[in-house]
This record gives sequence, structure tokens and C-alpha cells, in this order.
Amino acid sequence: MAEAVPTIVWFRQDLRLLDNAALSAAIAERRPVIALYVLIEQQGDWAMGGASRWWLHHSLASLATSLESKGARLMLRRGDPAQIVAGLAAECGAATVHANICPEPHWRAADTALAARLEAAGRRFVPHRGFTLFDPALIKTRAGGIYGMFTPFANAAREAAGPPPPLPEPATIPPPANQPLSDTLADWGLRPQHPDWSQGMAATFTPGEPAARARGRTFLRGVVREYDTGRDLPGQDLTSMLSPHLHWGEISAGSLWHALHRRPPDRAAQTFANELLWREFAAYLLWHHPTLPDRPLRPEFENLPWRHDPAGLRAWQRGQTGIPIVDAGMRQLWQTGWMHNRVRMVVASFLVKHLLVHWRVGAQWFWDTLVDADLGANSMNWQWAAGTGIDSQPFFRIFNPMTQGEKFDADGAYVRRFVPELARMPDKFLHAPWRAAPLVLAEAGVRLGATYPAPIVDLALGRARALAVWQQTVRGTAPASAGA
DNA sequence: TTTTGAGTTGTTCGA
DNA sequence: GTCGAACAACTCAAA
Repeated sequence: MAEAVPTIVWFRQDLRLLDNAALSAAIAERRPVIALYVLIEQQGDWAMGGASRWWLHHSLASLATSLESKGARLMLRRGDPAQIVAGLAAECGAATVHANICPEPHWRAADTALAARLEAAGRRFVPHRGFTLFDPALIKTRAGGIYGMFTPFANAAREAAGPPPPLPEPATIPPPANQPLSDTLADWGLRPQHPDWSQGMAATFTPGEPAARARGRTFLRGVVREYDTGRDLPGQDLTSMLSPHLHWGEISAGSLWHALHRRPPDRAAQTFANELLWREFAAYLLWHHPTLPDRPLRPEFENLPWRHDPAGLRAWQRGQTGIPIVDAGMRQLWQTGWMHNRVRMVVASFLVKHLLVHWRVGAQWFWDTLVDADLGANSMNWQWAAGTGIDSQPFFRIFNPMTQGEKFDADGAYVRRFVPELARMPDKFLHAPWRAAPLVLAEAGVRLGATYPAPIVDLALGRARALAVWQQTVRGTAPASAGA
């Protein structure tokens, strides 16, 4: 029998075996399957961040193990993806390349380039839906436009054709007779060294499909019941923490969607389904607005007078702003590669509104430090925080971080965990130590400006200044009584 | 085409 | 401490 022609399945942000349309389609061809991952040597602002690289290393190691248990091997190559994949197809004579579609502009550009190269060589690129629940190209307003608000989008999505039932994990994956050459994962240097700052992440997360499935199961069996109210409380572990697993595709959004819809409908499960639709909306917006990471969706905000404030930015990044809930969030991010959603809104609002630092600067810090860094979600949410994007709510909605702390971390469990120097402060002043009398501070062992910073910005003045700037930009008029 | 109802997540003030 | 109104009128999407 002649050497069988292999087919290629190209993994990107779908590092899983279960419910993987590209993988299942490749196996269905009944040819030897070459599983491939290509590391992109991407330059520029949105090159993969440090936390993402750490996650990717471990997720690829996990995927390689899973593939080996099915009889296949994971090929690793690095370089320009279209060139690498087309080159490998030529090298091994593959007729088809299967991949799951990703919404990021660089992946779409790579797919277009690859499809052209393959076609020119008489081969075929076969894209599949994998990252999103719905095909972003098919969700349009009645007038044929692109949705700019969440609720109408979500309503339309619920009426559209949803994800098919999850595909089973393949029993075996037939390998080619001759394995192409592969890079060695360790040589890619994705893990941090000198120093190795990944311990906090490793203590919080386990990358890879088995851990993703386990977390999904645990969440859907228990925690989701309290999701409706509990998800807003950063001091309690009542969120799914599935975001990095979803970003890397270790678990598919579709399988979670179906698991939710197999349950009797309750408010908590509906709230979680809504969060999946927010993830969907972010991918949709990035699909239709590829400039989302760099340009405000509302162009008048190009000219907002952002401040250059290296000292303020550094204090924010290190969790040394003197605002406890902000510092707790930024330290959680630095230590664990993740931040509670409620606190993300607070720290983003603080940077953008109180410090008047450009939202893209904040987005880039998140990009480098989050294990769940996702171009669509990160860009959409920072534009939301800055009021430059999808939300047409009034511009004067400015989070007061002290009030947010008192409301959502009333017992101070979150702040005390990540800002231990304030642990002995009484609840009443924990979120505003600058308001405490000297005796109270002394009894708690706190010296403002020494053991913990004094606030780097007066919250009332910062709010007034932001109101003035946004009002000027939105209405083109100076406010009646500018506070700054 | 025009009209109409509604929009993730807030804060402050004054009764 | 709690509650409702004001903030200020904009943009989106559907009818």
C-alpha cells in the first residue's frame, strides 16, 4: 500500500481534544493526522505577553500529552504561520489543513494568506467555527448593520443558530508514518526565568484541558448556584475562573453553553450564560472592528487630553496608589495573573478617569500580566471603562473606588488578603485609611506615606477633573463649574 | 423615514 | 442609614 497522504490540523486558541471541530474533521478524512502548533514571532504592541507565554508553555505540554495518549504527536514550529503551515503541507504532501477560526485580526490575516498559498499549490484550507458560539458574520441588525450595544446583540444571538452539540473526544488519532521535524517546547523559552515569577500563577491555575474540564465541572455543579449575587464579591471565590481556559480553548464555549442549557433554567445559570455572551460580543466586535485594540470606537475620543503620568502609572501597576481596593486588585494581578472582574472595572476606571491615563496604556499592562489576556475582551472592556466604545451610558459614571470597596468588599477580606499592611485596620476605615484618625492608624500599625502610601490623587478632585475633561470632549463645552 | 423605547456593572445629594 | 431623583440628554435598534 502506498504511503498515505496526511492531513494537518493546526492548533491555535483551541488547545483541546473535546469538541474540536478542526481535529474531528481532520480525523474524519481517515488519513494520518499531523497536529501542529506554530509560535508566531509577532512584533508590536500586541505580541504575546509574559503571563500568556507562561500559560501557553504548560498548555502545549498538556496538549502534547493528551495527543500522545491517542497515538499522535504535537509538531512545534515557529515563524510566519502562513509560510510555516504551507511549507509543512508541501513537505509532507498534505492535501488539506484544518483549523478553528479565531477572531483576532492577525489570525484572520494569516488564514487569508495561508488559504492563498495552499490554493496555489492545489491544496485546501478548511476553517471551522471553534472559538465563538455563533458565526460573527451572521449576526446583523434588521437593517444589516453591526450591533453596537450588548442587549440587542445578545437577543439576536439567542435567536441565531447556536453551537452544535459538543463533538466527542477522538478515540485514536492516526499518526503519519514519518513524523516531520519538530521544535522542542523547552527551547522556545516561554517560561519566565531570572527571576521565575510564575509561582503565584501556578498556585492559582493549572493550564491544560484536563484542569479546564475539571474546573468547568466543579463550577457547574456547585458554585454557579451562587453566581448571580456572588460574582460581584471579590473576597469570595464565586466566579468560574474559566477565562484563561476559555481564551486558550482548553474548554469550548459551546460545551459550556450546552451544559448550561441541559440544566433547569435558573437566574444564576442565566447570568453565567450572559457572561458567555459578553465574551461572544467581544469577539464579534473585534471581528467587525479590527482596530478595536488601538482606536476608540467613537472617534471624538481620539482627542481626549490624556495625561502623561509615569509616576502615577507605575504606582498603579505596582499596587501603590494608596487606594486599598485598587492596590489589592493590581497586586492580585501581579501575583496570580488574574483579577476579579468587579475589581478590574474599579482599577480601570481609576487609571482612566482619576489619573487620566490613556486606556490603551492600561490595556497593554493587562495584556502583559493577565493569563486570560484576550484581545477582544481586553480591548472592549477597556473601551467600556473609558467610555470610548460600546456603552452609551452617561459619561459622568465614574467609579468611586472607596465606595466600590465598601459596597463589594464590606468585610475587607479581599483587601486584607492582598494588602496585608492594612490587615489590622478596622472595617470602617479599611477602604479609606486617609480618613482614619491618627490613633486608629497607630493602633493598626499603619503610617501613611511610610508603611502604606497616602492616596496619589484626591478622589473628589480626580472625579471633578475627569468630569470636566469628558464633558468637554462629549459636548464640546467647558463645564459650568470645573473642579480642576 | 420618523418615532420610540431603552441602554451591564455609578455617584451624589437631599429628604 | 435609606431612598429616589438628578446627573444630561446620546446613541442604538426596531417598529
